[in-house]
Amino acid sequence: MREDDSNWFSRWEEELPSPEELMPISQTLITPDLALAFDIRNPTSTATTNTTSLLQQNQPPPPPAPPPPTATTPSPNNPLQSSQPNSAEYAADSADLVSGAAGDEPARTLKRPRLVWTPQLHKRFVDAVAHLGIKNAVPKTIMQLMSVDGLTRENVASHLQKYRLYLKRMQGLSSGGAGGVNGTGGGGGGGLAAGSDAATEHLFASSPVPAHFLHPGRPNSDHFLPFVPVAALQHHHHQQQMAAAAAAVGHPQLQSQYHRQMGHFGQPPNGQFEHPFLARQTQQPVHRMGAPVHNTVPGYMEDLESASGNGGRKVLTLFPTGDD
DNA sequence: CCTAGAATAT
DNA sequence: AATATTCTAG
Repeated sequence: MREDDSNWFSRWEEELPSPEELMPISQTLITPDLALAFDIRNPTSTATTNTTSLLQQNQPPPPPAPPPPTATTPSPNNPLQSSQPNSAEYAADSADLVSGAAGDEPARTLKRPRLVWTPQLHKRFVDAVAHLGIKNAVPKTIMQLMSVDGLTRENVASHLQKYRLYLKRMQGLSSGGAGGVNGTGGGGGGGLAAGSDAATEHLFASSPVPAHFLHPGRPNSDHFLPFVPVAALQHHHHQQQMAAAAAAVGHPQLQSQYHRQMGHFGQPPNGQFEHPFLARQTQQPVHRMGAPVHNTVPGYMEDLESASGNGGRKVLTLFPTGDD
């Protein structure tokens, strides 16, 4: 039981995307215009973006040849943009709606696309929370720990809200007789909380929930990991750091381009490879904060990786649990 | 003034 | 249902 929390953090970085996992396709998928907007350089020119990257699986990639009239699954997230049923297409109409905002810097002034919480992202989230401890696990801190470019406090806060509900449910279930929280396939998978959908369950189940999470009345496992990772503060919301988001998310109009371009990425017959991009670019903005956040950009626990006395390698679950 | 958290909206 | 945005409290 206790051993669990002894190593739950030992493998927190195991799933961090390794260079191999990171596909340098970011720019490939992005149009020059877009890249410029995001301030993204070509990897060939500036491959310094080796900081923290978050991979993001894209949804089932559409056919390599995206027929215009097949816009059945564009990205219905922008109420303002009442794109026509299928003839609307994307770039075609250009941004007449956002034209005013997209005067010169489209990336700026644009609304942030919806963030998609992938298992990986969520894992990161959980790990961050775990490392911080319930006490310090507040949106801002979590966000900083995660070091995911494009991630905003609101994103985290929102997810945290949901996550808490999930934990709550778990408590309710486990408090009955199960004192141990077995995340992987254990309590989470076994005891399915009624009301939760498989999708949610899977998402949350993809990351083991530290035991202490369910036991608020016992701050025992706060661990001694006061490690303060990188911390690049962002200014206020309304910044143009949506690089990651743009990639991981579908922007009203940008997404279309992504999808379009990603279109020719046809998946290998047998190898289901994701499209991990997102490169956290070091943010420069420095607000002012009393927090002891050091700007030690990359590598917070690199050596920890070796600490993983795990003979068996992790399988890097590309998806929730691979099962089902 | 800034942040966390809950509530509400899309 | 999943996130985002808004509102309120500390």
